Amino acid sequence: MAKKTHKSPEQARDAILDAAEQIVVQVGPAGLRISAVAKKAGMAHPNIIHHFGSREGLLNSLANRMGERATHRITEAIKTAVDAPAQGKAAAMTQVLDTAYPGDEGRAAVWMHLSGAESSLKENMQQIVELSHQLRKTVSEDADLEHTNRLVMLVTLALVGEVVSGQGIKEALGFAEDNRAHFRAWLAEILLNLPDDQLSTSLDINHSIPQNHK
Amino acid sequence: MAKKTHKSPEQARDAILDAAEQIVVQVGPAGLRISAVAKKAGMAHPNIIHHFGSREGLLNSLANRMGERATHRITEAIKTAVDAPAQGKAAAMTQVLDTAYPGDEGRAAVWMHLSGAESSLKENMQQIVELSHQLRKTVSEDADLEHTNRLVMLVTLALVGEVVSGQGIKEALGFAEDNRAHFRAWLAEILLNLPDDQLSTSLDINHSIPQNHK
DNA sequence: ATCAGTATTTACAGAACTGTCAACAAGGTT
DNA sequence: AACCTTGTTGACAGTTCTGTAAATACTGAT
Repeated sequence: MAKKTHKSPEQARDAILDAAEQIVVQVGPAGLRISAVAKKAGMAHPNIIHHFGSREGLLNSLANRMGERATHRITEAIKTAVDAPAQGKAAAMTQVLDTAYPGDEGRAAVWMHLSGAESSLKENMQQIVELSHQLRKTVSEDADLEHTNRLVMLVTLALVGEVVSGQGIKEALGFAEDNRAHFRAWLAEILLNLPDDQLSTSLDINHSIPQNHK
Repeated sequence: MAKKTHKSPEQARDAILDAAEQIVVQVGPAGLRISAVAKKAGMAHPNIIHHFGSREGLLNSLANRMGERATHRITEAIKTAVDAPAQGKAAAMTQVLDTAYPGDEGRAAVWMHLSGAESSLKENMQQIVELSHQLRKTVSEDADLEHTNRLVMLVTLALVGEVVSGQGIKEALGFAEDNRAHFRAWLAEILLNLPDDQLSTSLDINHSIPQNHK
């Protein structure tokens, strides 16, 4: 009845991915039904299999698209933070944390990761570490790369944790609604003000004397 | 053929929960099939429904049991850290982080949380904050409770992040296998050595002067 | 020992979902 | 205009899973 205007493969795939992303954000990857995606995208469900091969193929494509978009947002935010003047560093750093995983999208990304979806995490993370190290060097020139590594890991883990459980933990700790952004700003400033020598622990001393005597 | 020795309801429930926990750790809550649980527990699947009402009831019971066990472990670890002597603080603090979410169990717990399972998070978190504040006061007596709140939030989020994505991020950053525990020790020492005044940011100053002129 | 209660099982009903197949339709190409 | 490629669809097959129902077996109490 309705006109079936044939879309180009790219258009069709994008429309399907848009619909799938909305659903995954709500119900998680395991709850995604291709019939629901088809309904939201306004088509019959075999069309989705035609474009993505299978339900799993759709989930992998979606995970990749979300990962690429997130990486692009994060790297752009870090770049602007690198170029920011000294008095604007804290705000720019906060911006980095804010754009890393905006809202429910990040939650869905982590969820998909748990469910085994593929994504090009490795290359992305190394790019992020490099940029972060540039950013740290704009604050203290003798910044240690190993410390940057660990700080990036800490921030990344905290961000992952926040998008997963941030809401619940915030409520459990009695934080007000707007304190979630406040927490990110607090974390950003602390990270910037951490002197590099404070990141060297006694463990590093032990670690710098490996016991290689065979 | 095999003797069907009738267990007490408690024994049966425990056996089922044990089997379910092993499976959830592997495949996540969405992938849990009560037939698989029954097979691992050595019984027929309707018996599980008889004891838990439904598949969802089983998942909720499991989430509660895991949450209670984790809370117990964490609070005990913090208590010993409170009583630890000064030179043993760092090691005790590391122990707290290590016992918080041991391995795959924590991953499953977060996964279940994402899938909407109920758990008594709120009461547990407040108890943990109180103990953590006691621990901080053994290091610096004038520790601010608000800072403890934020630190607990940071650590909790980082731990959640680690159990969820720690493996992948570690690999992406090129960390060796044993550096995962190393990261926790590093974080523990940093947390203990953070002076309280360094946790006060310019935001707190702004925040203490609210703009209420209407 | 008999009986009541319930833990346990076998068989089955019902629903939901993925993927297949054949047919149709739209859009560009010759 | 005829045609070919392919996006699109309706109907269907097959599988898998949850929950139900009735029968059975174990255990403790009287």
